[in-house]
Amino acid sequence: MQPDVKPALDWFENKGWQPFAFQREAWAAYQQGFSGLVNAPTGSGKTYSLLLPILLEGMAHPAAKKAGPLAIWITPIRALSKEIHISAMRAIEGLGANLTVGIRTGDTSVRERTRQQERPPDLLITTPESLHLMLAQKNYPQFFAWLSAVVVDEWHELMGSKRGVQMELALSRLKVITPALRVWGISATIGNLDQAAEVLLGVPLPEKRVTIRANIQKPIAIHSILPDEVETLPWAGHLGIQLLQKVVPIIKASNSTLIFTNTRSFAEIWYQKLLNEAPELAGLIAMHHGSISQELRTWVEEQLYEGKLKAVVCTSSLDLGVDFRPVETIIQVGSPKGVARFLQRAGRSGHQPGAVSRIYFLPTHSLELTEAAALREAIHRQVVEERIPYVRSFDVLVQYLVTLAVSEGFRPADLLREVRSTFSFSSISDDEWNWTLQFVTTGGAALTAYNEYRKVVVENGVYRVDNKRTAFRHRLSIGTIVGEQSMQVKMMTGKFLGSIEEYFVSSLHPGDVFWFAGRTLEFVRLKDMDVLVRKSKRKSGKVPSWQGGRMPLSSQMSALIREKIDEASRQAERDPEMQFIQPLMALQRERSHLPAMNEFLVEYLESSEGYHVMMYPFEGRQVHEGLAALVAHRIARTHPITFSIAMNDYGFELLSDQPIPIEEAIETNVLGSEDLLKDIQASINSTEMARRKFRDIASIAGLVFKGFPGQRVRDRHLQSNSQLFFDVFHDYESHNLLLLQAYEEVMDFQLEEVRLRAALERIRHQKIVITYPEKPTPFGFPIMVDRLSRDKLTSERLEDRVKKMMVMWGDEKN
DNA sequence: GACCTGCTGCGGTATG
Repeated sequence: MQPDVKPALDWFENKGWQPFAFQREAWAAYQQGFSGLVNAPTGSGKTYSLLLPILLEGMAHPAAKKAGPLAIWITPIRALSKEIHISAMRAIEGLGANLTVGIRTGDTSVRERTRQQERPPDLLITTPESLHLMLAQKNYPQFFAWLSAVVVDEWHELMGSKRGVQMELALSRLKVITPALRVWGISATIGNLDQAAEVLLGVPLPEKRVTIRANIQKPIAIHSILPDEVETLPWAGHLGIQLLQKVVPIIKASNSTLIFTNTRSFAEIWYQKLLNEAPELAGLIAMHHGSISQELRTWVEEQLYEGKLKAVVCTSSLDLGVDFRPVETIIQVGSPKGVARFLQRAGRSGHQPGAVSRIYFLPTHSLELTEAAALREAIHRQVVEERIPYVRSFDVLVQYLVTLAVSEGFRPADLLREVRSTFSFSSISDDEWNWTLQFVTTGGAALTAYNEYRKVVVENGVYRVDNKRTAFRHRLSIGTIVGEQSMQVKMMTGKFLGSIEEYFVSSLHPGDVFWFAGRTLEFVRLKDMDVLVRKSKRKSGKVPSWQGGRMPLSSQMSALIREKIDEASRQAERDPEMQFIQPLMALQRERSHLPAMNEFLVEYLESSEGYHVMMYPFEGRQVHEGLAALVAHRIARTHPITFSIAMNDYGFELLSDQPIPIEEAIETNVLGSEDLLKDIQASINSTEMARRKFRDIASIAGLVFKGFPGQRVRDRHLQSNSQLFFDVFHDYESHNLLLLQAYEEVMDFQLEEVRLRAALERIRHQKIVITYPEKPTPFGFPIMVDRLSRDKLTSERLEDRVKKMMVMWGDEKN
């Protein structure tokens, strides 16, 4: 019997809503037993597209005495689970259904958890990690036996990380417990939407599957904040504070503004500078980022929601989750480096259907305006980045095997079939599977002698953890997110403000003042792992820096930037941003050259610093890191010469104290893609890079124990422990899959081999243009400055160095 | 006194 959709329609009607076509489509597909993916933007009613059919079915098939949830809703962040809960309760009330909803995340109290065990909610909202914790509990098959659907919300967010792999594994298990299980995903628009569906639904794909596209276009208006004169914008820079005066009126003219910065330290600085510039905004603006305590963040979110704040300076921490009452204005400080991120942030404004999202782009240096133009183009052409799914992440698999061994145990032959049904491990060989089993039972060839790594034992063919201590420790370390080293910042009264990193703390002396969480704080002393502080009245202070991710320039952006430069080379600029920087482009043309699409620019110049080769692939700094090392290595192979290397998102520099035979090098094909892998391996210290990647892998695979909550193992110990494992495997078990994985992650994610290869292939078809500028060019200057700022050997201030450099080149301005 | 690189996300107190 098909459940009736009418109650849902009635409820929508009562609310004055007209269901979207995609919602009706999803309702129908769900009721016909399909699995699939719904592609819809936030604020389009995507939640109800699956929530309603789930609830309707729950009403139509009341289970007399249910022993488990009927459906599970997965959210990547806890804050989102509360919103889903509210939506579900609203729908249940509207439908007059006799159904229950529960949340199970790290925030859920022990009492509530026990209650959920005894009387499971019909709809359970949880995270991938909590789902695995449930798989680590005895009797989980009975608990999940009633399940008819799993919905993975924001699947695009999960898929690009190891959390996605974790999700795939959990689904493969649940699909065997309840064979009729429907798996649904909800995803924002990404470049590889079809693949996203395949990864979610597994191997082989279910016959009844469908991808539903909402096709709701959201108009976006981009406005770049430009100074009155092009000279005001520096050639190099990151902070963008020169345009502070232009921001204040925007804030004042709008009811609510979000100011996105790319780093936590910039958020701190912008917040303080704004208050300085416009003291009347005190109490009306706030700050939000990932190192600020949850309590403070929640307070800011609530104040914003209630309309009590005019502006919040934030990082990606406000990208997702908290569904605000419409924010009127968005300001993006510096390039977001990717189209999807820009769209996500723009979408925070004009939330009502049909409303225009407005976003201001605030450049931090002149050339960055090409990125604004590229974003404009991307939105016009509807280009969005892909999310690359992780495959063959053996660290996650190892963790999963122990998870199952902790609860009910597993039989290898059965489990292998399930594991192979995931996209991630569809290619796992028998040998690899056997190695993984060996690893969890004996610790593998290198660790056999240590009892600690014999986590799993085999009883009558069933793999189990029989040691309570091992089981407990394992449950404490489920998950794939490996945090950074940090210390807690507390007021003398004990109030917790947030966390900063150990190495920043080591630069502080008692009495030093620093900016944090929007306050000016004086460092008093250390107490255990806490940094004790008090309020300071001083106007200035140091600013903490954190070692976070590096936001690579997406390849979609790269390609569009090259197009924009090409337009400039033909003097065919169309975007306001490109028109604004015409003088800069003219100077680039005058001193060197503006490369067209079919050209590759190489600059060679001499200075008192030495001999510089500059190349501009516009592929992002990660790819440039590999390319620079490659070119340096190939030149040095024929000429004994050493280089110092610098790069940014646009190009890289090789600097030497002796002349560089660049023409000869180009002729001998230093930019060729032959022997790429071999040359890359020889040119970079891949062992060192892999060693760093291995830290996370060791942690996820459960080799290193991060400590008990509240008494974490110090990061230095974690680091050295994982290094130890790396070395041991390196020396005694070179085929260790976790070790090999570290090298693969370096090639795939750090050096982006695929992109690097594509870049070389492109360059092969381009005409190489070598110029010999007498002075640094607009393209080259920022790279040189970057090298200077990273030069830790000098105590000279960067600004002085830059000034000196300009004088050196006989340039008053730049 | 004046300087700015480096995002986000989860998990819990059943041990030693």
